[in-house]
Amino acid sequence: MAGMDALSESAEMMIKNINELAADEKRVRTSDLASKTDLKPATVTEMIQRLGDLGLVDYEAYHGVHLTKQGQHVADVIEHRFNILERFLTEILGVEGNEAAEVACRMEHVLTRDVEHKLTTFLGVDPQKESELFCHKINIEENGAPKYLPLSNFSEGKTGTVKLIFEDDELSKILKEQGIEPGNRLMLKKRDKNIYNVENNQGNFSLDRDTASKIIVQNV
Amino acid sequence: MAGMDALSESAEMMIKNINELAADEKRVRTSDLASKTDLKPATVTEMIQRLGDLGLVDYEAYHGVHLTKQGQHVADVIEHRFNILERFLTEILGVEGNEAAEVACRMEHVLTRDVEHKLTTFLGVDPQKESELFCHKINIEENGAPKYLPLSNFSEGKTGTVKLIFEDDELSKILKEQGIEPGNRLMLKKRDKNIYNVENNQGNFSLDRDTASKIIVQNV
DNA sequence: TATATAATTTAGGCTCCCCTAAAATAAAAA
DNA sequence: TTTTTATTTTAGGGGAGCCTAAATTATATA
Repeated sequence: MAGMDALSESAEMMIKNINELAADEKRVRTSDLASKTDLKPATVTEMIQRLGDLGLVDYEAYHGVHLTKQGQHVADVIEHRFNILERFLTEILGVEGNEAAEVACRMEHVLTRDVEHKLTTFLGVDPQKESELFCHKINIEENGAPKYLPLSNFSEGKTGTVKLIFEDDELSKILKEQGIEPGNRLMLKKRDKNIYNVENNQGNFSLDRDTASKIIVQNV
Repeated sequence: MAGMDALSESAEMMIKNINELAADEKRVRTSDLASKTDLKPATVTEMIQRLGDLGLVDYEAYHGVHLTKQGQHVADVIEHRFNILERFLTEILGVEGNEAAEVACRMEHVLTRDVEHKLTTFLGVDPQKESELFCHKINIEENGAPKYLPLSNFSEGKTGTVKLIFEDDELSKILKEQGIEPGNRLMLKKRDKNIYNVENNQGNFSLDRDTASKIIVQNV
């Protein structure tokens, strides 16, 4: 096929933005793209002309653009990649929403089909599936996206409800005395390399990463 | 700080390659960089001059380069990001080595410190830690990196030993009849969207992704 | 040491992606 | 409908990264 070279990040971002602005049937205007992308109108014109030459966009001078079937397909792929990357970053790694979106937005352009598919499988096509894998023996009712993280993956300020504490009856007892037990809420107040400072209704408590990784918390 | 702008992917790749060629104390030569990076020597010269201006590299015309302390730090960060990304892609997602390396090599340039740290935590700083989380109730002895994947994440041709089959006694019985049970080896022969074709010493057997995701296999 | 060969750099050219300023067009107001 | 205003495009410029060809410098050989 002609024009089957990989698109640049800039080109893909433009397509993504065209798609996001194309709510209704209307053609997307240069100025709207300019403000959304933080580019100058002249730059947008240049870019959409290039995309027009590639057949990804239907461009008519002074009358904006809309995605061709081919362009729409690119947009769909990018959107899907963004979504799974964002889910992975927030739900599995516990990255804050804003940063997750930014990083996902940079990573979406370098995924291969294969990695995209495998990550999708990993996250579960319908979000129930794979979380069974994670939470299987943790008898939790799953209703939506998996949101169960080890406390060690929490970022500062995040709040959640303890769902399960792994193993180690001795540890469970100690934590229980601090009010850290399934059903109770807590907030990760501060984390350094190896020290996690947790706050709950009984006050503050510090634990190491090792211990934090054994406490499964449902965030929010 | 001056020059604190993000480096381009090209610049970071050059630093990475300089580091990889700097086995001994010797300065790295332009031609070696050219063949390693698949760039023309003139292009390498241009790039290392730019890096020199940024203070990342000590460049002397006609006598190659070596990394400054600052440049070495960049190289170390990139190397670490590459390693954790590669581990994530192969060990968790089950991406083939070659493709994993390629994708990791593209992704390493867009990670933030925070995501890097969280991913490191997720994979386990020493590889035992976090895999406890995954495999906790799956009483498997962990000795090195986590290598337990749902069969649904296997790629074609991959071989492994069944470690556990989730839940569903009915399913376990059916699979057992096909020789798919903990301790037995199998190979994922073919996978389509939803059909997984598995080969073991009793012949071939097909199952759907749903089922495959419930079979935990230790690869290799 | 002088010369031939190999490595490196410089010079100049190209594309992509960004810009500003000026010209062209479309839309709104008079 | 004509004029004013807003939008869009064209024209031209700059840096990053790539290239080839020519000049330069270092190295190996005679």
